[in-house]
Amino acid sequence: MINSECFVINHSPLIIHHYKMEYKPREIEKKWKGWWVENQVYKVSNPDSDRDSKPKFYVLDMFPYPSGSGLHVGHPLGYIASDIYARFKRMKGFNVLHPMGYDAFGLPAEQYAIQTGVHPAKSTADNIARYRAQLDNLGFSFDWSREVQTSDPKYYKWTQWIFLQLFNHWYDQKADKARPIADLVSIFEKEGNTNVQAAHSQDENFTTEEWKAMDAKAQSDVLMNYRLAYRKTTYVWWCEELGTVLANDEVKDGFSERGGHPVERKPMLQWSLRITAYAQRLLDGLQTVDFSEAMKKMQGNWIGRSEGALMRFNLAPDSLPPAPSKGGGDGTQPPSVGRGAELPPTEGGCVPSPSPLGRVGEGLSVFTTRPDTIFGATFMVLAPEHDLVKEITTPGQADEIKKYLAYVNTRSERDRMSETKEVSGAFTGAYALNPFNGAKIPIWIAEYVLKDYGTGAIMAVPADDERDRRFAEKFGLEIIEIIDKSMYPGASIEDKKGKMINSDFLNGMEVKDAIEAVLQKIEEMGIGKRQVNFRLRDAIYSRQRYWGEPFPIVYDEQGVAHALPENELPLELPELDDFRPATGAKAPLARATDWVNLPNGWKRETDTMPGFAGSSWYFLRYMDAHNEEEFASQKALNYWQDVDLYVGGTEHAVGHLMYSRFWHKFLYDKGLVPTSEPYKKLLNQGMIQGVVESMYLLKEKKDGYSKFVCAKMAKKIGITDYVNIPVLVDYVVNYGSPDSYLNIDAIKKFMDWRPEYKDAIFECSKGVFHKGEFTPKGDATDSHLFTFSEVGKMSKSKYNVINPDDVVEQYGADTFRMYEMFLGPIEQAKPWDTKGINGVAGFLRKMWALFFDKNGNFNVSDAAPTKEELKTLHTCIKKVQDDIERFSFNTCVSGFMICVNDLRSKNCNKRAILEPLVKLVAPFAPHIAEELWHRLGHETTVCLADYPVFEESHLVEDSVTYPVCINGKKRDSLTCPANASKEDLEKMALELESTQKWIDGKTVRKVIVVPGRMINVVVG
RNA sequence: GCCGACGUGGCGGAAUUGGUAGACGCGCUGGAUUCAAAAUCCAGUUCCCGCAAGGGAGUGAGGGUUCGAUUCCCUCCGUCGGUACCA
Repeated sequence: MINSECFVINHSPLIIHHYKMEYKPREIEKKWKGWWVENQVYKVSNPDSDRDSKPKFYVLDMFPYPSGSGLHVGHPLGYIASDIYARFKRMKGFNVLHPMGYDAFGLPAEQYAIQTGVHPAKSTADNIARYRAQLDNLGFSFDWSREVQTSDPKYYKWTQWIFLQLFNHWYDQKADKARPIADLVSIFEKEGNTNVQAAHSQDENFTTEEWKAMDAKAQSDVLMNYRLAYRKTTYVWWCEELGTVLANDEVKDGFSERGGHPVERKPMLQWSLRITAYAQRLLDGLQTVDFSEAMKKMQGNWIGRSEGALMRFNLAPDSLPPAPSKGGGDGTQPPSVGRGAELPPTEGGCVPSPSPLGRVGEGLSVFTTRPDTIFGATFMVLAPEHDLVKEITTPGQADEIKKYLAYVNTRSERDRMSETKEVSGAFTGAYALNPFNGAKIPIWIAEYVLKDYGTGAIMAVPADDERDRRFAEKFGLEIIEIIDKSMYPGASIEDKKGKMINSDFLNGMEVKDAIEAVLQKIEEMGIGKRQVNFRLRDAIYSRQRYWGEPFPIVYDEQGVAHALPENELPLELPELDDFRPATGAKAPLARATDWVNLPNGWKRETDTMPGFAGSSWYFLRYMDAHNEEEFASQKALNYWQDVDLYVGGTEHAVGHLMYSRFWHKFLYDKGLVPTSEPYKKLLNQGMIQGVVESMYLLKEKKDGYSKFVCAKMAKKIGITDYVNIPVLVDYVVNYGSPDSYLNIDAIKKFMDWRPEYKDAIFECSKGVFHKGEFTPKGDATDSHLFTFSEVGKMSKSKYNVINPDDVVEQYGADTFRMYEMFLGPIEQAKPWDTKGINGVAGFLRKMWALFFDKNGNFNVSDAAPTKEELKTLHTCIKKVQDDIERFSFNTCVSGFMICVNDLRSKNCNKRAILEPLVKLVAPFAPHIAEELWHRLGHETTVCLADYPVFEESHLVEDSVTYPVCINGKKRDSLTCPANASKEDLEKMALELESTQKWIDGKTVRKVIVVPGRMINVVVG
């Protein structure tokens, strides 16, 4: 290579010029990537003193999970955007933190280990190496010296540490913050728990004496009900296939989000995080952050706040079972103390399992958002699993209830979710009493009431609730109209509008007023209280897996959980060679008996933490990634504060984002972080989809051969007889278009790729291909087997994954980066398509060519720029910097194109113009910019050069061209001095020949002149 | 069902506060260069009528506000995303 260059330099001037002039991204990019690393261009320091002048800016990408299939072209979209933004801010004089790392614990590596025996640590390391190479290939400006990996014990030491902090805290609702558990113990010692307002799952009240009388185990059990990280038997989603429990947000429509395996509801003893304690603050915080409306809505819905009332209904005496011999409890719990008719001090929604309000003597409690409709409550409905069901069912109805419960038992979660139209239920025989008028209200049970929400029981108001109405109609229950909506035509049944009727003291009130009135009355009478309910559930935190953070928890002989002392952190994962689940829903760690069983007879927790553990705080670690004393120093935390720009996909809306906001607020309560929200601005990049091409394969073999039929023929015959077989998109001619097809050549490639179809028949309207021979129909010469193309996820299983490395190999990283930005608005989903990439590649070549003369020599002039050239440059500066600030990267690229086209037509090669242009381009195409920058004579990096300063004066024109419109439609234009008065403009516009033509025979009614914009003549 | 986003040429998309609709790029057409092709360069390219000058229509559909609407309001249709017996 070097020799041949010498040769051409000596002997062939023509090729010399070619060599010098040609833009060769491969060479340039390799050179500068190396140079940047050598010179540590992207390394960021934490300032040594407060005097350090640069303001900070933190640009963060969402943590990637390094999957085995590597990056595809969709992944870098957000990274490119954030990289451009980070580079831009650096040049604007900010100290920019722009780190990257890996969410390295996770299920796929473990499943791979089960299949292949390769240790997850090994496969994860391999995948990370591959990711790193792919990322490096794109020229990102990450400070890799701050890299973190969640599976690194130096990192998860602090994940464990934060978990212990959660374990050692409870949520004080009066102070509205987390407090040490020791504070709670001293409160219990002084006054028991009756006055404690906490987020908790403690059913029983106790006094000082009772607390002191408890043994260690009992006290520990009580404290568990208050801890922010707690262990409790609750109904959880169990996934048999994955051998683990999952959190709510990891389950969709009855299937696991990862892998799509069925899940079931099961009561199990699990660790959970009391995120519900923070429900209100998580909701309120949304108003202080710059997230998209859609994102805020999604999180808001997930939290699901509703205001209403908790109301207690007495049971009709005749529906009480005879002589309650059980003494007010079911025998497993102590009798309730000092409660009487009083309601427990629970803030609702924080109780993950059915609430304790299930004993007969206490009546029946319901949560309702419409207490005003009480006079229309003609029946009550309990969830089939409600504790009270077996106690109140009358002998006469016992059979029916039994039958219904049996039916409910046969129904999976999936059934219950899919069939929501069909109502079902059964009558218990018991009645509740309306506290206002003493009316007897029959109590039913039905599937549509969920045990998990509110109290697991509702008062049904068929007149004002769609579901209740359906139920009442089906079972012939009474419907009492209670709201006159006649003055609100178009109001739906559940709108909170109208005047109360048939409602005693509420009659004549507007709904809004009635709600307030009845709430006051309820509180006066002591039969209920205002209550806020949340849909948000506590987060299940245990996973029965190997590849995750071990819990720093040990159990004594009584099963009491003890935190490991801090100096024993990190608790490292033991080595294991069998990663399959142990028997009895036990995690694989249970096999490591030496590790589990401690010399003193205590045992370690064998579950591990979920994926969201490590990713809930990683952005803090980047601020001080190698600190061994703290998760990050206060100094670093106070300097970097929070993430200014967070870029990632919407798929993390309710998982990662909610959990990390929760952890952050907890750390904020502890005074460990300076801000109450971790992310100031969130930018969601849209998914880049792939084209999925498939063929129609006849379900039944024909004469013993598989048979593929052209998509158009298959549709005519009826596609139900066929299955879709995906085809590697590369083989398909015109893939992604309606005219996507396979010719003979493509069919051969397909057969090589899928040998099981080498004897298959391929039929289309042009002919039949079988065993290497094409039998044409008519005079056709080639096959035209239409394939079915659709837009879908880019994934291995669809054979449509495009590796960015391949695109970079062909066009270079700079072109790839700019092209991804040029595809369209960053937030929009779009299918990958290389149709336009040549345009972007051509642009970079044209820009490059500006710096060279006809003979191919680098040639930049020091002549003074013209007014026009300065205008071109400053138009570009303004456009690009404004558009970067509003994350409109696609229009930046077109701004560059306009600028370069313009300079080309002006034959401009002036340093005063080209040098600022190089700086403008640098965030987008850093390699070519660095090359040109150095050719311009600089020795330091363009990445840290000062951003060009926009000057308005260069855009000021002496004259302005106005569009002249007649009745709003442009008919002509008028160029006149920029300082022309409104009157002059009006006069000139009316004098135009074309205007005269249009107003001929009509009257000019009005002339509108918008200075600098347009002129409109209204005629009629 | 509910919530949210979106709907603009053959295609990706632009129009930032209500002010020239279609920037920029792809594709396509014609031309230059070439033995030829690729590459490159130049010109054209919303649709309809017209040789042209010119005219008409036009931002999913229909209506409204306005001198003027892709932009604001109402109704409807379609696509995508979220969510679902949440009391």
